[in-house]
Amino acid sequence: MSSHEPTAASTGELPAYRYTAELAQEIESRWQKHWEAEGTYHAANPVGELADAQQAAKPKKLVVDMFPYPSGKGLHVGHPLGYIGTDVYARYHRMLGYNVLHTLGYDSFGLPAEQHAINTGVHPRVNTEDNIANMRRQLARLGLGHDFRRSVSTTDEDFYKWTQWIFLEIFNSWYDTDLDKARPITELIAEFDAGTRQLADDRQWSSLTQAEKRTTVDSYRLAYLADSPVNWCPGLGTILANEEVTAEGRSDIGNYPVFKRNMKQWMLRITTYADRLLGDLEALDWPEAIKTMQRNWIGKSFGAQIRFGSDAGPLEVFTTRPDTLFGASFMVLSPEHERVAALTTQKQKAEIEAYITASKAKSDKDRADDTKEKTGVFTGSYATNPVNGEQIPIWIADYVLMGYGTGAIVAVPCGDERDFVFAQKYGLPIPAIQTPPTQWFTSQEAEPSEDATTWPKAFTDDAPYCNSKNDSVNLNGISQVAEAKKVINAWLEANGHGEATVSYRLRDWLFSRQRYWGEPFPIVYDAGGVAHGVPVDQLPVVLPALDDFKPTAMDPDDNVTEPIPPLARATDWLEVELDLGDGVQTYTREINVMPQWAGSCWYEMRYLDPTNNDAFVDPEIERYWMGPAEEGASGGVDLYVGGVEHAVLHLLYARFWHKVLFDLGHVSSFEPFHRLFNQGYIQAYAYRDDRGQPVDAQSVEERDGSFFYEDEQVTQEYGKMGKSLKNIVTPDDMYDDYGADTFRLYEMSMGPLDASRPWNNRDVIGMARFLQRLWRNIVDEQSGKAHVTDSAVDPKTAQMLHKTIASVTEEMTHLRFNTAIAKLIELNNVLTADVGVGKVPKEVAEPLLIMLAPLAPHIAEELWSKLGHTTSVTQQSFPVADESLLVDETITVVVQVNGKVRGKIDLPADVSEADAVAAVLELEAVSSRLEGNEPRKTIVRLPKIINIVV
RNA sequence: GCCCGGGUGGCGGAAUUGGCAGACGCGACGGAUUCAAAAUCCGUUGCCCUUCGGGGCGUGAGGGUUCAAGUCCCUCCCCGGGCACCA
Repeated sequence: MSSHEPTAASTGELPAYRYTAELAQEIESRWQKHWEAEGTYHAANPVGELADAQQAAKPKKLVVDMFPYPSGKGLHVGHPLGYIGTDVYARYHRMLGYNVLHTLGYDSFGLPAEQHAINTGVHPRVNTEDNIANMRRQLARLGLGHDFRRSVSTTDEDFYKWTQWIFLEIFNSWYDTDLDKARPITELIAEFDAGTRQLADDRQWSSLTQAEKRTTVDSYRLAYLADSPVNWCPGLGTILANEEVTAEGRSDIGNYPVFKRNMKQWMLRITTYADRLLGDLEALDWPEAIKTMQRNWIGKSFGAQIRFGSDAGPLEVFTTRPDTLFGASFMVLSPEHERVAALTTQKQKAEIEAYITASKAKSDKDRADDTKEKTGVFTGSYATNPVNGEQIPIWIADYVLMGYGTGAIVAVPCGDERDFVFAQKYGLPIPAIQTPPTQWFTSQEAEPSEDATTWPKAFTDDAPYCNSKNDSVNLNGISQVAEAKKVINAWLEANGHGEATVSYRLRDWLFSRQRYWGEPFPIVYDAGGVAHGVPVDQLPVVLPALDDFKPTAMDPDDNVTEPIPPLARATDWLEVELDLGDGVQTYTREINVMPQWAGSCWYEMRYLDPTNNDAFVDPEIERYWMGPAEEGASGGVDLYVGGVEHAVLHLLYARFWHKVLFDLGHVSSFEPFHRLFNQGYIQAYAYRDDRGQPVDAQSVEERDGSFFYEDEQVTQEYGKMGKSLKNIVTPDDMYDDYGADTFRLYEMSMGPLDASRPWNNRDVIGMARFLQRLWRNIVDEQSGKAHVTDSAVDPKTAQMLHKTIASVTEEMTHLRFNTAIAKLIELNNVLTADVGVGKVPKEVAEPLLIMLAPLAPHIAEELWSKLGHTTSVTQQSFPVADESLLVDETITVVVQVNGKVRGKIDLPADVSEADAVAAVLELEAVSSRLEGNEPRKTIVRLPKIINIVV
């Protein structure tokens, strides 16, 4: 299909009022203007500027799309899939009588915008605003039922004022582990002052200096400065969060190398929420796959912290298998472990130092590559195993990471595969402390043996323990890992050797970026370098104008040069006179900016109350839209739709911020997104010529199963839509060729919303034909006037209508728009074939249009008005099926003989089982197979089936 | 390696609790309309055999449970995604 083909209107040979692309476009732009002028899709708040008490008295539905980054490339047909899905859902619920809030904002800060701006030399704001305008234009033509008054961009000063405000709330909070919630830092100070809370160490609060008090308080804050190893990406000129680094040790964006180095950075204490982030997943209606990914990322593991004696003092290790402690044969420290130097003997010194130097030189990628053989060096010292007093050698090895657990492990080679391989390589002992079952040896094709050195690998399952006793604890005879853990943990605690603990994989969130295009921190430093929050009445801290906003240009492989954030060059802005309580002083501003994720941590709440100047959201308005439906419920967005790529990053960060706001009493919901739905992706076919070059996919023709481009045969492949594959189809192409309604219908009919599917231009025509047939059933193509009848609906059609209503309702509720569309087509096909064009009763046409309205709002609105209505079809009540019409008078029972279908029989709906069987036995298809014998068995499942076993 | 999804006509995909496999759409074929084509409309279309009554086979492969399996159980193959020295 191309836009050059003659159409009805252009040739003039077709009826004047045929539903063509031109007519569709005219109808669509007319109604879009009308809806906009009427505020048809405005959602009402209970209070405030957007209040409407009558509307807000209805039940509410908050529907949110993951908001897009406004890309300069424009949209292709894959992008709106989710937006159409939520639009249909929102419109459907509006017709069910809900006060529906649906809009779309823009995540316009961040690296992609800035990279693009750097490449083109255009200021990020100019570029970003152009992109947003273009996206709004493309999306406006879709006819989305959004409340445009509520659309926000994270780069709006009005918006990022509140992002900064929330950061200050986090900065000014600490986590009270007793109450298990965040509290204002002022309350912590008050408790210290009152003496109701003691310091974690032995010092007395009252005897601390002002500076010491401040350092102590800072160590409690949920936002804190840390000089710690970070992911430094010179190619992007910034550091990155763990979540933004790929498994290959490269940047998520741009694929540049990432290096570990120490830098002073803002961190957010997300780890204090690890347990709640994990546990509260239970309260969420999310795809199980996403929950699993979050659980894995949080990585909670139960074990024990155990102290081993050594010449350099006690060494703490974390292990998930304290039950295997009797099998420990060596200990491994991370090369960065603070005790390494003290433990290294003179003899081993050279080797240890060489190893440390070598591992520092290794990139994270090399260190994390588990296909490489593990290496390590003996320190020369020994540790004492608390369970049996045994002296075990202490090694260092770079497979032990400083950032997890304690940076030290106890190695039990018979029960851990890595330890096993390491022990084999370096000839360390492998004592057995469990007797694996014979089947285990058989499945490994090995001889059963109690000598673990002969085992093919480590054994990690349940099995009876052996060689595991001392004078006061005995694991021998226990055969369950869980039970042995309990016993040994109790012993460790009782004897002061350690305690049962929990460890998490989740790290604190590294929150600063050395870039320009992000929210400035509302933080200033005094002459002593102490961080202070900017007073709330001075927010927002506006991003200063810069001529040169680029980060220091970096060689992607240069991991030495110190980065200088662009804001350091904003000399006028950098220093500020403030009175923070002890007189006007000069302060220096923080020059890092927040990461892209900041704005998306709370944007859905700004939709609720976009004009509020006193709060990020009015608590009453938040409670109305997001408050928990009942005691114990999470609250949050009713339906949140977006791609699965945000499974960890955005969704984890947003949950964290929301929980802080909840703890501080700013919101009533403890989760931001109650129901999450991942839409699939649209992919497309691409074609290459014999040189392997992609050719314009839209010009490829199919003949007899082969594909041709300008009469040359080309090969088909399947992949992402993109410039490089020359297979982009844009929404604009669809508007031109068919109109928005056909496009919407096609996207929704392709398959279930959560499945990825191939785009096929060729298939779109099917939905255009459906709308054309529907149009013709209601409108005379010559006159353009409605030609429905006032006659009564015949019983058969009435039943068809009500069955359609019942199933469309069901499908819509479960976001199964593809099957909802199929049902509507079926009904329309019946009207075309059985009732006849021009004879469709109004009584059928009207509910049909109402049901179509969420999916194809423009044509539904046009036909609705042609039927003489003056109110919008989008504000009609969704039809309700008449239960009495759903019941058939006769049932069609499938007749099986030996489980195979041999015929059907129509019987009265109230037929008895005996009569039904009798009737079935009369059937030729059955009697001929019985050959005069009695059936061995009859299974009767009215109204579905009767099975005769011969 | 581990953890999730998934495999149904030529294609996209339908199929409550196990109960007519292939809804709906595309394509293909045949017909109507047309000078002709496009567009539109009608019909046929899982595969194989058929004496045109019908018969056999069929949901990745193999096995099982059941009167009955796309659906439940076991083993395996393939595809997609996530995680991956986490102690």
